[in-house]
Amino acid sequence: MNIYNDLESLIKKKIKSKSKDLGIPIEVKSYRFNIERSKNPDRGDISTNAAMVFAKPLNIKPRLLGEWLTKELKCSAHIQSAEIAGPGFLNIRIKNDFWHSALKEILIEGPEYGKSELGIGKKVNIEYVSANPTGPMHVGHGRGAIVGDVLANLLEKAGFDVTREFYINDAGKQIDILAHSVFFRYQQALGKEISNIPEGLYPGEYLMDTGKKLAEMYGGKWLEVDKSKWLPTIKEFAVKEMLGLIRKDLELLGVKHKIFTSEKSLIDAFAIDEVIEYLEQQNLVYTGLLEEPKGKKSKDWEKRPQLLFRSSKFGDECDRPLKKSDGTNTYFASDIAYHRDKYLRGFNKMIDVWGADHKGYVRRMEAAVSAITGDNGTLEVRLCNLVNLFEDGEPIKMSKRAGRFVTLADVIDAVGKDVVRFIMLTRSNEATLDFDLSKVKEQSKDNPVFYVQYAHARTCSVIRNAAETFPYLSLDDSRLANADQKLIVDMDGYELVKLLCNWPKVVESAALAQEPHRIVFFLSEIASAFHTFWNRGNEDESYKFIIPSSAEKTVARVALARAVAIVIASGLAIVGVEAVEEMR
RNA sequence: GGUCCCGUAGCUCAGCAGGAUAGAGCACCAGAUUCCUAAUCUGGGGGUCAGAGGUUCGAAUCCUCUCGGGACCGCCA
Repeated sequence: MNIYNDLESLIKKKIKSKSKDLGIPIEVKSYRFNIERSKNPDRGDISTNAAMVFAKPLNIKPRLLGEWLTKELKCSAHIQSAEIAGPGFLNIRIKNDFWHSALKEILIEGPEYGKSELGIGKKVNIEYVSANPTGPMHVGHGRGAIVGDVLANLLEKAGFDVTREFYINDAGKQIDILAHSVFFRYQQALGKEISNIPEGLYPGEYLMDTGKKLAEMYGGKWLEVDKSKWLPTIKEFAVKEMLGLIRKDLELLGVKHKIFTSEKSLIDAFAIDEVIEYLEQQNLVYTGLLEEPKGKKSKDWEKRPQLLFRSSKFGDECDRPLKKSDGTNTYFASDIAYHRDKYLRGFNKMIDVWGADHKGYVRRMEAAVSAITGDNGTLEVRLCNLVNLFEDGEPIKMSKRAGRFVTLADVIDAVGKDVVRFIMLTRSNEATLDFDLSKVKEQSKDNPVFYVQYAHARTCSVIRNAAETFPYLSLDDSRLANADQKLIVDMDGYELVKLLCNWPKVVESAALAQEPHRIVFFLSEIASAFHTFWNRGNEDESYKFIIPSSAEKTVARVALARAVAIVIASGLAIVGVEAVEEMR
């Protein structure tokens, strides 16, 4: 049950019949109108701008249409009153009976409450993390991993059939450098004197371990032979090791992918050649010269013929190279092949989560997806901005050279997985995020993770204490669902129920916008509302949840607290954070 | 040079695909509090939504320009 959706279809139905009566046929579906929680409670529970939206196409004055609509709506079983206000807003008040049944429904549905049918029957592929397998994950990768993972959870809650995918960039220059860096550590492990790490290689000490393992496995076998002999073996081994590191980090974060696709395996299967051939057939490929980028002078620029993709035909500024001037494939080419692979596996709807530094790449990739799917597929890219780490308000400078390199695992170790996951979603993914490691350890209301978890713990505490006060009462959800819910009226409990009833709408709109941070914002709002309720009990005994003189009242209020717990737990489940029951 | 993003309270940011008096947290000011977990709470001040035009019943939101900040810009991924 979703009151907003119910009202929407009711209003659409009414408008349809009105348009028939007026003899002005309109496509109701193609108009978008709002149905939202009233910001000001004096205006009722829910407001809509429907009358203003439909006034124009129906050629009728907004207030006239609004007056007619209010009359119609008042006939509905759940609607207490409907009034027209301002330029033509409808303010709707819902009957208390409805809130009773809504509360009951939350208790019956439990963790399922908030599920939506928005995405039923729709497959989505969401690709995230996709860090180069050249070392352990840093905090920025972690943000992408969490945003992707929570977005996947969110879309699942909204009914989509979600596949979580990781693209392994195990080909190309970076991997060459990795292999050479590992070879260097291998030599070192076999006793070669090292003064400093050669220019251009990865200096990270985490590679020493990989070098040692190679030395144990192969001894001095690779020392005196030609590079062409050792390179393939060491490459493969190094990638496997690095991927192992990344998977370990992901496990620490609680992030699990279903599919790992290797770039190298796509290349080996000639997927790139195939996709280029496909584009050639579509006449979207030609050999040409690119203009020199203006303003950014480089000494060694010279025009060279390259194989180019006509991305400008799909809204990109210029065409983009598929092959380097030496004839080898660009990363773009293999990325196109990869997205075509996803499309051929049955995914029309694809989402990629990237770092914000790849922004310039978005348009060409979208162009490519249009081309390779014949406009049957869509790619949507969510970008994640930087994470700045702080300790006691002071920025933690991260410098690989100075050896101060804070990895994701370090941060998880310092504050815990749940805190990392939650904090990463306290900003919209496009905004840079300041993450203060000392602040999130505080047990105070300044710490949003604590604030939300504490609200949940308090609801659990209410149930524990109620059970102690009334040992003979059964307080499981099915009993609570049958409580006499009118008894919450004298503590203004409906206000809380109304807020909880927004949960399905929050899930839907966050899923539509692909903005997982909205879940966290909503959780904070519920937590705040619940704490406010709680505190009222400190000022006035009659507002307490447990009323020793009345088992019936207590059961009704415990039901309310339990519903709060269900919604918070359900939101935390999407975020991937444990809902703790006690915080002593 | 070009493309894109951003500019909302002193600070950090929300603002749901144009809607009613622009919100929250921190900070500030004034009060409350032997509590079902006070690991606080209530109230208050504070805004020309960078600026100027435009679109319309209605703009923080859409369009144009100006100013300010940032990111990216062939053979890296």
